[in-house]
Amino acid sequence: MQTAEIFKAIGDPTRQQIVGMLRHQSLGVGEIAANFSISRPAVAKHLAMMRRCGLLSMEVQGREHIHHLHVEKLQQAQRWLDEMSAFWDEKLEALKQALEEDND
Amino acid sequence: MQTAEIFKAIGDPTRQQIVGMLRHQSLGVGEIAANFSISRPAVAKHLAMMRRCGLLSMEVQGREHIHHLHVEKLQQAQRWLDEMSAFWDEKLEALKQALEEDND
DNA sequence: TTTATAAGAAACCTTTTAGTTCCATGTCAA
DNA sequence: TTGACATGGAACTAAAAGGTTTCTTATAAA
Repeated sequence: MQTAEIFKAIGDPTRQQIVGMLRHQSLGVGEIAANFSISRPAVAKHLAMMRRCGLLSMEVQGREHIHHLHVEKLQQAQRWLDEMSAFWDEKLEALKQALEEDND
Repeated sequence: MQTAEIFKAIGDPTRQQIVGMLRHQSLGVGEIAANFSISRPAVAKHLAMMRRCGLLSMEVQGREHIHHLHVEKLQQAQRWLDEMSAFWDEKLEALKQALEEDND
């Protein structure tokens, strides 16, 4: 599965916060790091791993390295979750149907 | 965020497979471990951590320890992803609207 | 009541992760 | 062209993760 690395990427509170920050605006490394108590290099490492799995991409703009969130990757993760719970949705749907028919 | 541990749990290929296996039937530790090349205690450790975050629950049935998947937890994870991509869905919707109006 | 099965638990090892500090490099601005 | 800023990179450390093997315990079945 390819989704494992994406889940791993968002399976850490710091990185979850980074996703939250980049969801509206793209930001430079320093701007992102400013929101955390850990050092800038530590944040840079998180960004690097998030780039490696395609969740983020980087654009060099002068001396700033702007990071963009790739929502498609989040949607890819969502599809995996959909598959895994699909069976249960069917079950629940069937249950609902059965109950409705009972009421007839 | 509470979802981080859930994402972490499904952020590993072995554990993803376990979720896939338990989605239809609940199984004992040995039955689960039989599908992997790693040792049974290794699988048991994965199960333990998946239980810790509420993704799995255990039911002792004689000498077997049956594991059940908790789909609610997957749905909780889905809601986080929904939130994080909601902004973009709005953007895309707006774009779609704009394009449609262009065609008028 | 002995034997086989299902599993937990402990002890241990190796690799990865998450963090640090310090230094080098490229770019903007005075 | 000198200084300040924004980063990357290397070297190091501590803790967590993911495995292993061996031993113990509870249950089922012969």
